[in-house]
Amino acid sequence: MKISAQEEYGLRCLVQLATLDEGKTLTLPQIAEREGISSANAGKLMWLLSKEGFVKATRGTKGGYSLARPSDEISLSEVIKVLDADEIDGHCDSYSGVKDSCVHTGDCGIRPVIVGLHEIVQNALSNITLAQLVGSEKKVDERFHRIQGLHSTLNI
Amino acid sequence: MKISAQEEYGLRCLVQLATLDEGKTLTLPQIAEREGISSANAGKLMWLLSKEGFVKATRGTKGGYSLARPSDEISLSEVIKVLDADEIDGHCDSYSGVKDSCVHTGDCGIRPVIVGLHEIVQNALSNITLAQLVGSEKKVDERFHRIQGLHSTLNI
DNA sequence: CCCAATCTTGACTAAAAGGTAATGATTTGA
DNA sequence: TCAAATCATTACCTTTTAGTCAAGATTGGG
Repeated sequence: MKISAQEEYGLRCLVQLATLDEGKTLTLPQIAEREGISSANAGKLMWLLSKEGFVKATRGTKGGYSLARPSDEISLSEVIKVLDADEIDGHCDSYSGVKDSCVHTGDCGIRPVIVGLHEIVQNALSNITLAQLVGSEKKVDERFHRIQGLHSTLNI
Repeated sequence: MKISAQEEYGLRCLVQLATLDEGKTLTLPQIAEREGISSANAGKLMWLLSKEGFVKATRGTKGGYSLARPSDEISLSEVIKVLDADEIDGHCDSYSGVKDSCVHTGDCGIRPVIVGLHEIVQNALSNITLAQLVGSEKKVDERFHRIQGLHSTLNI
């Protein structure tokens, strides 16, 4: 249960675009520089994000990338979903061991936990937008904890 | 953000042991059979879980595996932690791109979200024990949602 | 004591994820 | 028109994760 490289770097690249003023863009080398990754890797990530409609790309001199929508209208749950090909529906097909289908198909004691956990994570992420990740760590941390009410969600 | 094969199968094997009566054990072929995985794979998982103190192994005829502690004293957060080598502390070292250290070291707008998400997941898992995963899907689902304080989403 | 059942362990192979490189397509501006 | 800057796409390589295999060690029973 951990964040994949694609999720981490993809999200970070989007946050860079979220810091831009209206009309400004960043090129692949600029994004790569700011996130400490290679241009090739940034290119792959932006290609995916462009394909999925999160960023707008313009080619040629003066080209670059910008967000396709306002940063305060893009939730992290949407982003994570496409960056990780996150499909809870296909879960049981992915973990069928050496069999063609999972032995627990029909009645499974684990599934509620897997599905429930996924809900909890998606729910938390759906309350955060890219815009809220722009700023100092201290500020973002305060926002996150206020939004999640983390200290009050301890077992009911 | 998804569960790894080792987490999934490891957890499932433990649940099998949790169904056993006091003093009973399961052999590798029996565990493998019940979870639809190979004996070799079950062997690797049980070796890890044994090393980490979750299960007791006895060799020789009449040997097999059993839980090292009562199933209602083993929380999923502990289990997941060892099955996935889950270390949030090392996160920033793992995602430093092509650099030696992450470019955001010192002040990072993403870290609060990563750390917070990890807390949320661990918190949810720490409230569930192996014992609570034994039973029908319907029962387990009810337990999970009662514990987490969410509305049931299972359509039965 | 010896054999069969069982776990243990490390090396090996296979599959998936992560990342790179090279080539092609589009745009701008001299 | 042409060259430079930029994104797009696909093929390839590397690393990590997943899974298998075979030889070894331990235990219990005859």
